[in-house]
Amino acid sequence: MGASKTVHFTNKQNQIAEIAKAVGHPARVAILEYLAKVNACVCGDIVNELPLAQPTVSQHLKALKQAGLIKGSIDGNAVCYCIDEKGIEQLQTYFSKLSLMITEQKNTCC
Amino acid sequence: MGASKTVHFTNKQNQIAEIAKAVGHPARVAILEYLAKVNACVCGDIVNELPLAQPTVSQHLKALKQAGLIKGSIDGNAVCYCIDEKGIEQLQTYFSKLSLMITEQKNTCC
DNA sequence: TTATAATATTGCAATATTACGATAAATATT
DNA sequence: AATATTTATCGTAATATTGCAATATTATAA
Repeated sequence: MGASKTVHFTNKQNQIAEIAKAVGHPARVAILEYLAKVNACVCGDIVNELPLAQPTVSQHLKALKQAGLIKGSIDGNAVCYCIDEKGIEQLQTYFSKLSLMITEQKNTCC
Repeated sequence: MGASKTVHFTNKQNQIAEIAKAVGHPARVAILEYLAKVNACVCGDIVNELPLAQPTVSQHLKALKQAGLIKGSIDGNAVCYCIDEKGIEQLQTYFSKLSLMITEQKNTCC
């Protein structure tokens, strides 16, 4: 088939997968890092920061936005982007829970 | 093209993207959750836990293993799987750093 | 109004992923 | 040895992603 069978999984599982998937590309990781580094809203210069064509960057920004990892606001004919902490927090909380569940583990077989 | 241009990004960026990508599918999220829940090495019954065919599950397990998120060890004619905490830790550390970088932020534009 | 600039969308080619039936490989059981 | 059980791999079809040129859109500037 090729299509992932999201129907069979919980909303939470699909949600986490969706956010993680958005992080699952080096260009989008680079965008997140850049936005975190400049520590501010950034208008316009994200395209110049990446070794990719403008439409490609625009696509990646869209993906990050849809996943709730970045926010964008229009400023004249430019668009300002910054990190949406909620998305990062969701992943952090999720992995913390997962981590907690396994810390007491004393598995010797693996 | 379709191929992601990993060459242009740092090793760290590619590494994080690779791990996140592995989490980027609900079936693999479900596998991680199951392994965390049972809190032990699990032999064999992962296939029964998922609404997917055995070869598909095997493929997902391989993806998680390659990303360093789970470990597997042979036990007779079965294989035992459990979470590899290193993978989870890497993501946690990374997002914590990212989170730290942006907590002082007082952006009002987004 | 007519450029100019910044970003988004469309269309398309190349590649990757997902899913599964069929089959292989390896060990366990009879 | 023959059979059953468990997991992995192969082959393949359906779908998704990635990347970019061309173009559209929107707002500013001249």
